[in-house]
Amino acid sequence: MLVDSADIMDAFFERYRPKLTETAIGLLTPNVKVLHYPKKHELIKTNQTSGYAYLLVKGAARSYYLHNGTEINSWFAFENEMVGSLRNYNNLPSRETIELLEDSTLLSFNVNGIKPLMAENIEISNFINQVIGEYCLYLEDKLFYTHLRSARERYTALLAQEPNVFKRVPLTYIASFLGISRETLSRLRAK
Amino acid sequence: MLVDSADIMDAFFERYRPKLTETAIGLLTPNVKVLHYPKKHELIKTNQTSGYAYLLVKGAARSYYLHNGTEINSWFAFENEMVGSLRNYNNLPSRETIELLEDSTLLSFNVNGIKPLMAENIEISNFINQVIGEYCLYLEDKLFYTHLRSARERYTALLAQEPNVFKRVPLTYIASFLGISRETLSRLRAK
DNA sequence: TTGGCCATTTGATTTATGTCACAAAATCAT
DNA sequence: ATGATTTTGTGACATAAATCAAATGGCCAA
Repeated sequence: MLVDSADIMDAFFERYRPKLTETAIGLLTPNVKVLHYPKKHELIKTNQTSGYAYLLVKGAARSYYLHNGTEINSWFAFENEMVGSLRNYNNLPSRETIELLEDSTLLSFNVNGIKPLMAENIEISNFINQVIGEYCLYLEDKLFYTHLRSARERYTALLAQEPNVFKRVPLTYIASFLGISRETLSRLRAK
Repeated sequence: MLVDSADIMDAFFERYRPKLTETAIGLLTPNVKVLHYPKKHELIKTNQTSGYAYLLVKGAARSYYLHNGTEINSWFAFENEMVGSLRNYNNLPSRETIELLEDSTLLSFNVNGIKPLMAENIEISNFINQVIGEYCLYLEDKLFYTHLRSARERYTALLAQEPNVFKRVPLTYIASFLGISRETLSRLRAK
Protein backbone atom coordinates (compact mmCIF):
# COMPACT_ATOMS: atom_id res chain seq x y z
CA MET A 1 0.00 0.00 0.00
CA LEU A 2 1.27 3.42 -0.92
CA VAL A 3 2.00 5.93 1.79
CA ASP A 4 1.34 9.54 0.93
CA SER A 5 4.48 11.54 0.18
CA ALA A 6 3.47 14.36 2.49
CA ASP A 7 3.11 11.87 5.35
CA ILE A 8 6.67 10.65 4.95
CA MET A 9 8.10 14.16 4.91
CA ASP A 10 5.99 15.12 7.90
CA ALA A 11 7.26 12.09 9.81
CA PHE A 12 10.83 13.07 9.04
CA PHE A 13 10.40 16.66 10.15
CA GLU A 14 8.56 15.44 13.24
CA ARG A 15 11.72 13.58 14.27
CA TYR A 16 13.56 16.87 14.25
CA ARG A 17 10.66 18.90 15.60
CA PRO A 18 12.52 20.01 18.76
CA LYS A 19 15.20 21.43 16.51
CA LEU A 20 13.36 22.66 13.44
CA THR A 21 10.62 25.28 13.71
CA GLU A 22 7.90 25.80 11.10
CA THR A 23 10.03 28.51 9.51
CA ALA A 24 12.92 26.14 8.92
CA ILE A 25 10.61 23.41 7.65
CA GLY A 26 9.00 25.88 5.29
CA LEU A 27 12.39 26.75 3.84
CA LEU A 28 13.47 23.12 3.53
CA THR A 29 10.28 21.64 2.06
CA PRO A 30 10.72 22.86 -1.55
CA ASN A 31 14.15 21.18 -1.54
CA VAL A 32 12.97 17.79 -0.31
CA LYS A 33 11.28 15.10 -2.38
CA VAL A 34 10.09 11.57 -1.66
CA LEU A 35 11.51 9.02 -4.10
CA HIS A 36 11.20 5.30 -4.75
CA TYR A 37 14.00 3.40 -6.45
CA PRO A 38 14.58 -0.29 -7.13
CA LYS A 39 17.46 -2.41 -5.83
CA LYS A 40 20.74 -1.71 -7.66
CA HIS A 41 19.80 1.88 -8.47
CA GLU A 42 22.83 4.15 -8.10
CA LEU A 43 22.15 7.32 -6.13
CA ILE A 44 25.65 8.73 -6.57
CA LYS A 45 28.33 7.58 -8.98
CA THR A 46 32.13 7.57 -8.76
CA ASN A 47 33.82 10.74 -10.04
CA GLN A 48 30.50 12.50 -10.26
CA THR A 49 29.52 15.61 -8.29
CA SER A 50 25.93 15.04 -7.24
CA GLY A 51 23.88 17.87 -5.81
CA TYR A 52 21.81 15.60 -3.60
CA ALA A 53 21.95 13.89 -0.24
CA TYR A 54 19.39 11.30 0.83
CA LEU A 55 17.63 9.98 3.87
CA LEU A 56 16.83 6.28 3.73
CA VAL A 57 13.21 5.97 4.81
CA LYS A 58 12.92 2.30 3.90
CA GLY A 59 15.55 0.04 2.35
CA ALA A 60 19.32 -0.31 2.40
CA ALA A 61 22.34 1.08 0.60
CA ARG A 62 26.04 0.52 0.26
CA SER A 63 28.94 2.71 -0.77
CA TYR A 64 31.83 1.19 -2.68
CA TYR A 65 34.83 2.11 -4.79
CA LEU A 66 37.05 0.18 -7.17
CA HIS A 67 40.57 -0.78 -6.13
CA ASN A 68 42.66 -2.93 -8.47
CA GLY A 69 39.52 -3.89 -10.31
CA THR A 70 37.63 -5.13 -7.25
CA GLU A 71 34.84 -3.43 -5.34
CA ILE A 72 35.73 -2.25 -1.84
CA ASN A 73 32.70 -1.45 0.30
CA SER A 74 33.15 1.53 2.60
CA TRP A 75 29.80 1.53 4.43
CA PHE A 76 26.26 0.20 4.58
CA ALA A 77 23.17 2.17 5.57
CA PHE A 78 19.61 1.30 6.58
CA GLU A 79 16.37 2.95 7.71
CA ASN A 80 16.63 6.49 9.12
CA GLU A 81 20.22 6.94 8.04
CA MET A 82 21.49 9.79 5.93
CA VAL A 83 23.41 8.74 2.82
CA GLY A 84 25.46 10.93 0.56
CA SER A 85 28.97 11.93 -0.37
CA LEU A 86 30.79 14.27 2.00
CA ARG A 87 33.16 15.08 -0.83
CA ASN A 88 30.20 16.05 -3.03
CA TYR A 89 28.96 18.28 -0.22
CA ASN A 90 32.36 20.01 -0.38
CA ASN A 91 32.14 20.34 -4.17
CA LEU A 92 34.62 17.53 -4.80
CA PRO A 93 33.87 14.53 -7.01
CA SER A 94 32.72 11.45 -5.14
CA ARG A 95 35.26 8.65 -4.90
CA GLU A 96 32.46 6.21 -4.28
CA THR A 97 29.32 4.84 -5.84
CA ILE A 98 26.26 4.67 -3.63
CA GLU A 99 23.98 1.83 -4.66
CA LEU A 100 20.71 0.55 -3.22
CA LEU A 101 20.83 -2.98 -1.81
CA GLU A 102 17.03 -3.22 -1.69
CA ASP A 103 14.04 -1.50 -3.28
CA SER A 104 13.99 1.70 -1.26
CA THR A 105 12.05 4.79 -0.29
CA LEU A 106 14.13 7.92 0.19
CA LEU A 107 13.95 11.60 0.87
CA SER A 108 16.19 13.53 -1.47
CA PHE A 109 17.71 16.81 -0.30
CA ASN A 110 18.70 19.37 -2.89
CA VAL A 111 22.04 20.46 -1.43
CA ASN A 112 22.45 23.43 -3.78
CA GLY A 113 19.08 24.72 -2.68
CA ILE A 114 19.66 24.09 1.02
CA LYS A 115 23.23 25.35 1.47
CA PRO A 116 22.32 29.03 0.95
CA LEU A 117 19.61 28.63 3.60
CA MET A 118 22.30 27.91 6.18
CA ALA A 119 23.30 31.57 6.12
CA GLU A 120 19.81 32.84 6.81
CA ASN A 121 18.48 30.15 9.15
CA ILE A 122 20.58 28.98 12.07
CA GLU A 123 18.40 25.90 12.70
CA ILE A 124 19.12 24.55 9.24
CA SER A 125 22.79 25.30 9.75
CA ASN A 126 22.78 23.44 13.05
CA PHE A 127 20.87 20.53 11.57
CA ILE A 128 23.39 20.01 8.78
CA ASN A 129 26.38 20.48 11.02
CA GLN A 130 24.93 17.97 13.44
CA VAL A 131 24.69 15.39 10.65
CA ILE A 132 28.31 16.05 9.63
CA GLY A 133 29.47 16.06 13.25
CA GLU A 134 27.89 12.67 13.87
CA TYR A 135 29.46 11.28 10.71
CA CYS A 136 32.81 12.57 11.93
CA LEU A 137 32.42 10.73 15.24
CA TYR A 138 31.45 7.60 13.29
CA LEU A 139 34.62 7.85 11.19
CA GLU A 140 36.77 8.27 14.30
CA ASP A 141 35.14 5.21 15.84
CA LYS A 142 35.65 3.19 12.69
CA LEU A 143 39.36 4.05 12.62
CA PHE A 144 39.70 3.34 16.33
CA TYR A 145 38.05 -0.08 16.14
CA THR A 146 39.85 -1.05 12.92
CA HIS A 147 43.41 0.16 13.36
CA LEU A 148 45.83 -2.56 14.42
CA ARG A 149 42.98 -4.97 15.12
CA SER A 150 43.02 -8.54 13.80
CA ALA A 151 40.50 -9.85 11.28
CA ARG A 152 38.69 -11.71 14.06
CA GLU A 153 38.51 -8.60 16.27
CA ARG A 154 37.07 -6.49 13.46
CA TYR A 155 34.58 -9.24 12.63
CA THR A 156 33.32 -9.67 16.19
CA ALA A 157 33.15 -5.89 16.70
CA LEU A 158 30.95 -5.48 13.63
CA LEU A 159 28.79 -8.43 14.66
CA ALA A 160 28.28 -6.83 18.07
CA GLN A 161 27.76 -3.26 16.91
CA GLU A 162 25.82 -3.68 13.67
CA PRO A 163 24.24 -7.16 13.62
CA ASN A 164 21.72 -6.11 10.95
CA VAL A 165 24.56 -5.79 8.46
CA PHE A 166 24.88 -9.58 8.53
CA LYS A 167 21.15 -10.01 7.99
CA ARG A 168 20.80 -7.70 5.00
CA VAL A 169 24.17 -7.50 3.24
CA PRO A 170 25.89 -10.28 1.22
CA LEU A 171 29.03 -11.63 2.89
CA THR A 172 31.13 -10.75 -0.16
CA TYR A 173 30.39 -7.08 0.48
CA ILE A 174 30.99 -7.38 4.22
CA ALA A 175 34.41 -8.97 3.66
CA SER A 176 35.88 -5.98 1.85
CA PHE A 177 34.23 -3.63 4.35
CA LEU A 178 36.09 -5.49 7.10
CA GLY A 179 39.27 -5.41 5.02
CA ILE A 180 39.55 -9.18 4.67
CA SER A 181 39.06 -11.76 1.93
CA ARG A 182 35.77 -13.59 1.41
CA GLU A 183 37.47 -16.83 2.38
CA THR A 184 38.77 -15.46 5.67
CA LEU A 185 35.32 -14.13 6.58
CA SER A 186 33.81 -17.51 5.81
CA ARG A 187 36.35 -19.22 8.06
CA LEU A 188 35.78 -16.71 10.87
CA ARG A 189 32.06 -17.37 10.72
CA ALA A 190 32.67 -21.11 10.85
CA LYS A 191 34.33 -20.30 14.19
CA MET B 1 63.18 36.50 21.74
CA LEU B 2 59.65 36.73 23.09
CA VAL B 3 56.84 37.61 20.75
CA ASP B 4 54.03 39.61 22.23
CA SER B 5 50.87 37.57 22.95
CA ALA B 6 48.62 40.08 21.28
CA ASP B 7 50.70 39.81 18.09
CA ILE B 8 50.20 36.06 17.90
CA MET B 9 46.46 36.32 18.36
CA ASP B 10 46.26 39.10 15.81
CA ALA B 11 48.17 36.99 13.31
CA PHE B 12 45.75 34.15 13.85
CA PHE B 13 42.66 36.28 13.38
CA GLU B 14 44.28 37.89 10.35
CA ARG B 15 44.39 34.47 8.70
CA TYR B 16 40.63 34.25 9.06
CA ARG B 17 39.99 37.93 8.40
CA PRO B 18 37.88 37.31 5.28
CA LYS B 19 35.60 35.15 7.37
CA LEU B 20 35.62 36.76 10.79
CA THR B 21 34.50 40.35 11.26
CA GLU B 22 35.54 42.54 14.19
CA THR B 23 32.33 41.55 15.97
CA ALA B 24 33.19 37.87 15.84
CA ILE B 25 36.77 38.52 16.89
CA GLY B 26 35.56 40.63 19.77
CA LEU B 27 33.39 37.77 20.99
CA LEU B 28 36.16 35.19 20.58
CA THR B 29 39.05 37.13 22.13
CA PRO B 30 38.15 36.66 25.81
CA ASN B 31 38.08 32.90 25.15
CA VAL B 32 41.50 32.68 23.52
CA LYS B 33 44.88 32.65 25.27
CA VAL B 34 48.46 32.31 24.12
CA LEU B 35 50.31 29.53 25.94
CA HIS B 36 53.82 28.10 25.99
CA TYR B 37 54.41 24.51 27.06
CA PRO B 38 57.50 22.29 27.06
CA LYS B 39 57.96 19.05 25.14
CA LYS B 40 56.02 16.15 26.72
CA HIS B 41 53.35 18.39 28.19
CA GLU B 42 49.93 16.76 27.90
CA LEU B 43 47.23 19.05 26.54
CA ILE B 44 44.44 16.49 26.83
CA LYS B 45 44.48 13.22 28.73
CA THR B 46 42.76 9.88 28.11
CA ASN B 47 39.30 9.54 29.72
CA GLN B 48 39.27 13.21 30.57
CA THR B 49 36.76 15.75 29.24
CA SER B 50 38.76 18.86 28.50
CA GLY B 51 37.04 22.15 27.76
CA TYR B 52 39.78 23.34 25.44
CA ALA B 53 40.90 23.05 21.84
CA TYR B 54 44.24 24.36 20.63
CA LEU B 55 45.91 25.86 17.64
CA LEU B 56 49.57 24.94 17.25
CA VAL B 57 51.37 28.20 16.52
CA LYS B 58 54.84 26.70 16.85
CA GLY B 59 55.81 23.15 17.69
CA ALA B 60 54.43 19.67 17.20
CA ALA B 61 52.01 17.30 18.88
CA ARG B 62 50.86 13.72 18.75
CA SER B 63 47.72 11.93 19.81
CA TYR B 64 47.95 8.40 21.15
CA TYR B 65 45.99 5.78 23.07
CA LEU B 66 46.90 2.59 24.85
CA HIS B 67 46.06 -0.78 23.31
CA ASN B 68 47.23 -3.93 25.07
CA GLY B 69 49.71 -1.86 27.03
CA THR B 70 51.35 -0.24 24.01
CA GLU B 71 50.93 3.27 22.69
CA ILE B 72 49.14 3.61 19.35
CA ASN B 73 49.60 6.98 17.69
CA SER B 74 46.52 8.26 15.88
CA TRP B 75 47.86 11.52 14.44
CA PHE B 76 50.63 14.11 14.45
CA ALA B 77 50.16 17.87 14.11
CA PHE B 78 52.45 20.81 13.34
CA GLU B 79 52.33 24.57 12.86
CA ASN B 80 48.95 26.10 12.01
CA GLU B 81 47.02 22.96 12.76
CA MET B 82 44.14 22.70 15.18
CA VAL B 83 44.51 20.04 17.85
CA GLY B 84 41.86 18.80 20.22
CA SER B 85 39.49 15.96 20.92
CA LEU B 86 36.35 15.76 18.78
CA ARG B 87 34.85 13.54 21.45
CA ASN B 88 35.53 16.22 24.07
CA TYR B 89 33.82 18.73 21.80
CA ASN B 90 30.78 16.45 21.89
CA ASN B 91 30.96 16.16 25.69
CA LEU B 92 32.39 12.66 25.60
CA PRO B 93 35.60 11.64 27.37
CA SER B 94 38.69 11.64 25.15
CA ARG B 95 39.99 8.23 24.18
CA GLU B 96 43.36 9.75 23.46
CA THR B 97 46.15 11.67 25.11
CA ILE B 98 47.48 14.68 23.21
CA GLU B 99 51.13 15.29 24.01
CA LEU B 100 53.58 17.87 22.73
CA LEU B 101 56.52 16.48 20.75
CA GLU B 102 58.46 19.76 20.99
CA ASP B 103 58.45 22.89 23.14
CA SER B 104 55.41 24.66 21.69
CA THR B 105 53.45 27.87 21.45
CA LEU B 106 49.69 27.45 21.26
CA LEU B 107 46.45 29.33 21.23
CA SER B 108 43.94 27.79 23.62
CA PHE B 109 40.23 28.05 22.84
CA ASN B 110 37.77 27.84 25.69
CA VAL B 111 35.15 25.62 24.09
CA ASN B 112 32.58 26.16 26.84
CA GLY B 113 32.83 29.88 26.33
CA ILE B 114 32.76 29.71 22.54
CA LYS B 115 29.98 27.16 21.93
CA PRO B 116 27.19 29.47 23.15
CA LEU B 117 28.49 32.14 20.77
CA MET B 118 27.66 29.87 17.83
CA ALA B 119 23.95 30.54 18.39
CA GLU B 120 24.34 34.31 18.28
CA ASN B 121 27.09 34.71 15.70
CA ILE B 122 26.90 32.85 12.41
CA GLU B 123 30.54 33.55 11.52
CA ILE B 124 31.77 31.76 14.60
CA SER B 125 29.39 28.91 13.85
CA ASN B 126 30.70 28.66 10.30
CA PHE B 127 34.31 28.85 11.45
CA ILE B 128 33.92 25.93 13.86
CA ASN B 129 31.92 23.86 11.41
CA GLN B 130 34.56 24.46 8.78
CA VAL B 131 37.23 23.08 11.12
CA ILE B 132 35.11 20.00 11.85
CA GLY B 133 34.21 19.57 8.19
CA GLU B 134 37.86 19.60 7.17
CA TYR B 135 38.72 17.09 9.88
CA CYS B 136 35.93 14.89 8.56
CA LEU B 137 37.40 14.98 5.05
CA TYR B 138 40.81 14.17 6.53
CA LEU B 139 39.37 11.11 8.30
CA GLU B 140 37.70 9.92 5.10
CA ASP B 141 41.00 10.27 3.27
CA LYS B 142 42.88 8.44 5.97
CA LEU B 143 40.46 5.52 5.80
CA PHE B 144 40.55 5.51 2.01
CA TYR B 145 44.35 5.46 1.82
CA THR B 146 44.72 2.93 4.63
CA HIS B 147 42.01 0.37 4.06
CA LEU B 148 43.19 -2.79 2.33
CA ARG B 149 46.58 -1.24 1.52
CA SER B 150 49.86 -3.02 2.26
CA ALA B 151 52.41 -1.77 4.77
CA ARG B 152 54.59 -0.52 1.92
CA GLU B 153 51.70 1.35 0.27
CA ARG B 154 50.76 3.08 3.53
CA TYR B 155 54.39 3.95 4.13
CA THR B 156 55.00 5.47 0.70
CA ALA B 157 51.68 7.35 0.83
CA LEU B 158 52.63 8.98 4.14
CA LEU B 159 56.10 9.78 2.86
CA ALA B 160 54.57 11.48 -0.17
CA GLN B 161 51.76 13.31 1.60
CA GLU B 162 53.35 14.31 4.91
CA PRO B 163 57.14 14.19 4.56
CA ASN B 164 57.63 16.46 7.59
CA VAL B 165 56.32 13.67 9.82
CA PHE B 166 59.52 11.75 9.08
CA LYS B 167 61.63 14.78 9.93
CA ARG B 168 60.07 15.59 13.28
CA VAL B 169 58.54 12.41 14.69
CA PRO B 170 60.42 9.35 16.05
CA LEU B 171 60.04 6.26 13.87
CA THR B 172 58.62 4.29 16.78
CA TYR B 173 55.62 6.62 16.82
CA ILE B 174 55.25 6.58 13.05
CA ALA B 175 55.17 2.77 13.00
CA SER B 176 52.03 2.47 15.13
CA PHE B 177 50.45 5.36 13.22
CA LEU B 178 50.96 3.33 10.03
CA GLY B 179 49.67 0.23 11.77
CA ILE B 180 52.92 -1.70 11.47
CA SER B 181 55.72 -2.83 13.80
CA ARG B 182 58.88 -0.78 14.33
CA GLU B 183 60.90 -3.55 12.69
CA THR B 184 58.76 -3.56 9.56
CA LEU B 185 59.04 0.20 9.21
CA SER B 186 62.80 -0.05 9.53
CA ARG B 187 62.93 -2.68 6.79
CA LEU B 188 60.66 -0.64 4.51
CA ARG B 189 62.95 2.34 4.91
CA ALA B 190 66.00 0.19 4.10
CA LYS B 191 64.15 -0.48 0.84
C1' DT C 1 83.80 13.31 27.56
C1' DT C 2 81.74 9.10 29.09
C1' DG C 3 78.37 5.95 30.40
C1' DG C 4 73.72 4.72 30.01
C1' DC C 5 69.46 4.67 27.95
C1' DC C 6 66.53 4.84 24.01
C1' DA C 7 65.81 4.40 19.08
C1' DT C 8 66.83 1.91 15.14
C1' DT C 9 68.50 -1.92 12.48
C1' DT C 10 69.24 -6.71 11.26
C1' DG C 11 68.46 -11.73 11.50
C1' DA C 12 65.74 -16.04 12.35
C1' DT C 13 61.37 -17.87 13.00
C1' DT C 14 56.29 -17.95 13.45
C1' DT C 15 51.69 -16.80 12.28
C1' DA C 16 47.71 -14.70 10.32
C1' DT C 17 45.70 -13.93 6.28
C1' DG C 18 45.74 -13.95 1.19
C1' DT C 19 45.45 -16.61 -3.07
C1' DC C 20 44.08 -20.26 -6.00
C1' DA C 21 41.18 -24.02 -6.92
C1' DC C 22 37.14 -26.24 -6.55
C1' DA C 23 32.76 -27.94 -4.20
C1' DA C 24 28.37 -27.03 -2.23
C1' DA C 25 24.45 -24.07 -1.55
C1' DA C 26 21.51 -20.55 -2.54
C1' DT C 27 19.22 -17.41 -5.61
C1' DC C 28 17.35 -16.00 -9.96
C1' DA C 29 15.24 -16.10 -14.51
C1' DT C 30 12.70 -18.74 -17.72
C1' DA D 1 9.95 -26.25 -11.02
C1' DT D 2 14.66 -26.43 -13.50
C1' DG D 3 18.81 -25.27 -14.92
C1' DA D 4 22.09 -21.40 -14.70
C1' DT D 5 24.41 -18.05 -12.32
C1' DT D 6 25.93 -16.16 -8.20
C1' DT D 7 27.27 -16.66 -3.38
C1' DT D 8 29.41 -19.18 0.23
C1' DG D 9 32.40 -22.75 2.14
C1' DT D 10 36.66 -25.81 2.39
C1' DG D 11 41.36 -27.35 1.47
C1' DA D 12 46.31 -26.70 0.14
C1' DC D 13 49.73 -23.55 -0.27
C1' DA D 14 52.16 -18.92 -0.47
C1' DT D 15 53.51 -14.73 1.68
C1' DA D 16 53.50 -10.34 4.17
C1' DA D 17 54.18 -8.89 8.38
C1' DA D 18 54.58 -9.97 13.50
C1' DT D 19 57.41 -11.62 17.03
C1' DC D 20 61.55 -12.70 19.44
C1' DA D 21 66.30 -11.84 19.99
C1' DA D 22 70.27 -9.30 19.73
C1' DA D 23 73.52 -5.82 17.79
C1' DT D 24 74.42 -1.15 16.63
C1' DG D 25 73.86 3.72 16.75
C1' DG D 26 72.49 8.26 18.73
C1' DC D 27 71.68 11.34 22.29
C1' DC D 28 71.35 13.27 26.90
C1' DA D 29 72.85 13.97 31.58
C1' DA D 30 76.42 14.09 34.92
